[in-house]
Amino acid sequence: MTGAVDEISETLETEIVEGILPPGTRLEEPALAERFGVSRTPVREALQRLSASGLVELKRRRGTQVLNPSIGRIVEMFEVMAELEAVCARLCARRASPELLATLRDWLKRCEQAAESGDPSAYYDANRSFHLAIYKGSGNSFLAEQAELLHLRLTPFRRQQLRLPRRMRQSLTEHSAVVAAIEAGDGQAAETAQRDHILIQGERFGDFLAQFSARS
Amino acid sequence: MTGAVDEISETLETEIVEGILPPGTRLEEPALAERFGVSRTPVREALQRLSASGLVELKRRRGTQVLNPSIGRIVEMFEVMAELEAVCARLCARRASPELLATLRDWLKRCEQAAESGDPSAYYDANRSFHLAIYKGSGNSFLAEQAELLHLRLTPFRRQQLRLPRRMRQSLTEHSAVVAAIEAGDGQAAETAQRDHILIQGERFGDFLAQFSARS
DNA sequence: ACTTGCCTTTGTGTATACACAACAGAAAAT
DNA sequence: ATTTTCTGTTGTGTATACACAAAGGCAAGT
Repeated sequence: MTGAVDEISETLETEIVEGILPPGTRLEEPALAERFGVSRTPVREALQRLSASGLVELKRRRGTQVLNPSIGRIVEMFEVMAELEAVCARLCARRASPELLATLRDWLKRCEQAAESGDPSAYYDANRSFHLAIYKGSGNSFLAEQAELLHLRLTPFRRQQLRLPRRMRQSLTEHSAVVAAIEAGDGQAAETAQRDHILIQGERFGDFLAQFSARS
Repeated sequence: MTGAVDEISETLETEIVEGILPPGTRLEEPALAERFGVSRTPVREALQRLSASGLVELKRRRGTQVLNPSIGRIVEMFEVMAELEAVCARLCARRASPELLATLRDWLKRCEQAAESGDPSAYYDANRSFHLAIYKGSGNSFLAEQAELLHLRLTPFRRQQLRLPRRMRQSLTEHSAVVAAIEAGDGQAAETAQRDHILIQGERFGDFLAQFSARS
């Protein structure tokens, strides 16, 4: 057997990130134990691990629930994401190896194709790969891991907004600017372009949520 | 009772950070359970939590040990720390509220005092407070938390180097430059000064470890 | 003397059982 | 009728017990 904890935590992670378990959902150990056909022990460890990734919140004696950050908190997280991505982009520009450039251009093209066919899901995937490539392209694996982790944590709050086709095209334009700056080896430009690209997402998120009443 | 897990994880965290449990130390559950007078269950949860903070490493079926990153990995971590601190400094400069400036100047003075009396331990504490003030001063609490966490993770690898009094004085000079830039509201200068300040630590660490043979 | 296979021991992974805190609902008192 | 307290229920925190994998040592065979 390959470890029940791994399976449980990965399954829950996916469901949280995909919105199947929305923010604020209570995660009760007995229920999860029965669902996965195991005892509470591995469930508890899986929840601890998710708490580590920042996806759930463990309150003392009050159970576990899917993290439900305030709007302000989410905006803060997007700001940090923007800075991390900006650093990655700057480091990418410093290296700008032919392989890296080829990879970026490839994902950029896939983004274009998805945008043209108006497929938000395909665009979402290509967009994600594009960003991951920039993380890895920084040449700093620790930085890449941190960026990837925060990207994951923000996924539940970002998925919605790419539905709008207008946003898809604008995002594409921004990507092009980033790649152009990296190609030119202009670290400053790449940094600024990437930071703005992410910050816009944060603002969009604020606009998006402003439509709804505050959630508990 | 205030939760055994909290006490165990905090105690172990302190001991790891202070070097009482050096990198690579094996942490065996039965031994820890006996030491803290509890069963293995809370010990396991404490280890999970430490793994979350990135202080220990959990290998499947092969136990837990204090994280023992390669030199290259540590340098990468210092690079990310440098970038996070640089962002904090830039945001500090953007705000530059009188209270913040007063706080920074206060800690700077305490650093000076510690340096003059040649007390590395006092300098270490004042230095830490100075940096924490910059994190908080960014106005982004999520950023501050992330920076604090990484600061903690790097502590086991940083404590040694401030013993050298020459490094203490140089560090002080760098702090002054950062504060001056923040006072002037010059975000770019603050960012650069703080980044260099941390990067030097990373380089120093490389030099430091180069003296020894490679650790397992 | 060296290698190989078995066995013991050690330590982790999971299940089960019990203790206790927190919440909810009902009953009693004002 | 409202408030308060008591109690039952639910769910978390910890302990104990068992299952199993992995590492190390010992013995036997070459």
